[in-house]
Amino acid sequence: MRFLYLFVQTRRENPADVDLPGQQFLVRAGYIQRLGRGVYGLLALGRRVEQRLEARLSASLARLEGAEVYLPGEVDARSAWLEISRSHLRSYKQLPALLFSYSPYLEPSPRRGGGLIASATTRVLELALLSASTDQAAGAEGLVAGELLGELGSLGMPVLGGASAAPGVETGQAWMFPLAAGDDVLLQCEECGYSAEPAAARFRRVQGEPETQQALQEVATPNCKTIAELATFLNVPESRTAKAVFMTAPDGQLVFAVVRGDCELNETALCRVLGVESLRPALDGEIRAVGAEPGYATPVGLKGARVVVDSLAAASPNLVAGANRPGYHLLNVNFGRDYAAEMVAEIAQAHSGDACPECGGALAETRGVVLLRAQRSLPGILAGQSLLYMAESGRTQPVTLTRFTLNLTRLMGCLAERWSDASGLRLPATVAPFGVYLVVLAGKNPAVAEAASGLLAALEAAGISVLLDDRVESPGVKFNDADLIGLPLRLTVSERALQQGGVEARLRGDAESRVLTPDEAVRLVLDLIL
RNA sequence: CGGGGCGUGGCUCAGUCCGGAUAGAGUGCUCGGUUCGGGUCCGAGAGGUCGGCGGUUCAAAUCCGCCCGCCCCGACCA
Repeated sequence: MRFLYLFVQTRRENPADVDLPGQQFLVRAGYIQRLGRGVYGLLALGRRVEQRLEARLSASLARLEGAEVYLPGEVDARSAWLEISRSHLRSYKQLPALLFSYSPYLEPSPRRGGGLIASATTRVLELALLSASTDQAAGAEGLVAGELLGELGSLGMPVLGGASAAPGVETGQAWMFPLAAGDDVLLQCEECGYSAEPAAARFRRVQGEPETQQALQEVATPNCKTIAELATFLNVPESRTAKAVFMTAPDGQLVFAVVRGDCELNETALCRVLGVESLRPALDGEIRAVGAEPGYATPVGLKGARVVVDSLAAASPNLVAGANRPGYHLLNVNFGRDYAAEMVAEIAQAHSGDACPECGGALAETRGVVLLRAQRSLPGILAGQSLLYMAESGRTQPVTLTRFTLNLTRLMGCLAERWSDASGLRLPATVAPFGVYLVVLAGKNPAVAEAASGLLAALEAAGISVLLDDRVESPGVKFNDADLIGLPLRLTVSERALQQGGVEARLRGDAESRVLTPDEAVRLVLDLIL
């Protein structure tokens, strides 16, 4: 393809609205263009990269007998997988089954300056793995993850793995490209390697000194509706208070979660222990309906709500809690003596610095971009959706669904961050938009133009995609654009090269170039792409 | 939701505080010449309702009000 028709104006200056170096190169080289807040269009170069990524992934999934379908972006992917499965899954003979789709996906919270890494509009590889049993699922999940991680590996993308959690998910894994500017987080233990996303992370509760339980006592605490206000007013640390969080389950049941005042509720964990698919913050009216007072709530004497207490709050003696009366709190509230709970569970949010649940070491936060996620749905939820198949025994059995999502847009963004240098991009040959950047320095010498068109024909005959730069520009402009766009190989046809016996070849990122015959040049490209 | 900043040729930005005549630079684009291996040089040219509406004024990119758009920060955190 001729540079002229690529319809790209490379930029000398960085765009004002992108911060990350790789994303700036994507814009400057004409791979992508910002079209709105967090919205990026792919130009010809970017689209070619996306197509090549998809082709590679599809080839990987074909090895696993994956069937490509299409899920429009308007539908919820999980519901769509369930619908399709319900309609077409009949027999155990079909299992394990692998379906996938390249679908548009809207990210909920785009961030400024992040280019593709934070774009709102993304394209994801959605993958559904249906298995006959958890054993079968575990094996098949390993194969699918292996293929997809293998692709990331072949693109030179390092990833960190960790546990992932979401409502309705039994087990999950996330794989993150480490990047300081990323929006995703893994909490990792340097001692033992424990690694999890915050929503999935557990931590070891460290208890204070044992104390004798003091007598319950009501105190006036005017205008203390938040933990911070309360702790300041009573001059106690926040860890000496109990925080009450009210959530409403899908069935309308009110859930009263109690965590220590210095902790936060992990909603995903609460969903998990309750076995519900979602929770929403309760309305004040719903809270009052069970006899609690927003801002001054206490589990003491409460009826009509499901009470779940974090294990740390349950083990902490003499906490300050609400009195269920505006302007009053209770001192010395003790779990067991003063109130009971439906269950004591780990429902507090883990943070950097908390103790590792496995070995007690400190958890540290690593930022990055999650590229791949695997999530196995809770069997109970699938059974509730009557997603069943006929087993070999002749009985109906619930199916196990594992979803994988690989965000292609994020992946392209991360590739640009991973594969760029001071002068531009240098994407792996397997996904670069063209195989060769062919520079023609014709000048007034017709022999050069002739040699160039001969080389172009030879390359294309060999199935090599070529970006032909035959613009009337000075050499420096062309070389700089070649570096910026960063195709794996630059071939230069010029008077000088012809005198030296052929064309000049230079690998992107190499300082040295060499002169080859046209045949050798074609062979070099073929080697490079393989 | 609150506070702050920004909006000027395609792009990156001056100019606004302190109002003044055809509104600027670089880059990009077009044309002519020049150069011909790392963003050549010279000249000519096209291209802007200065985000929008209204107000003050002899005169508004500039001051005032409202609106729109973009950005940053803070925001309940129960």
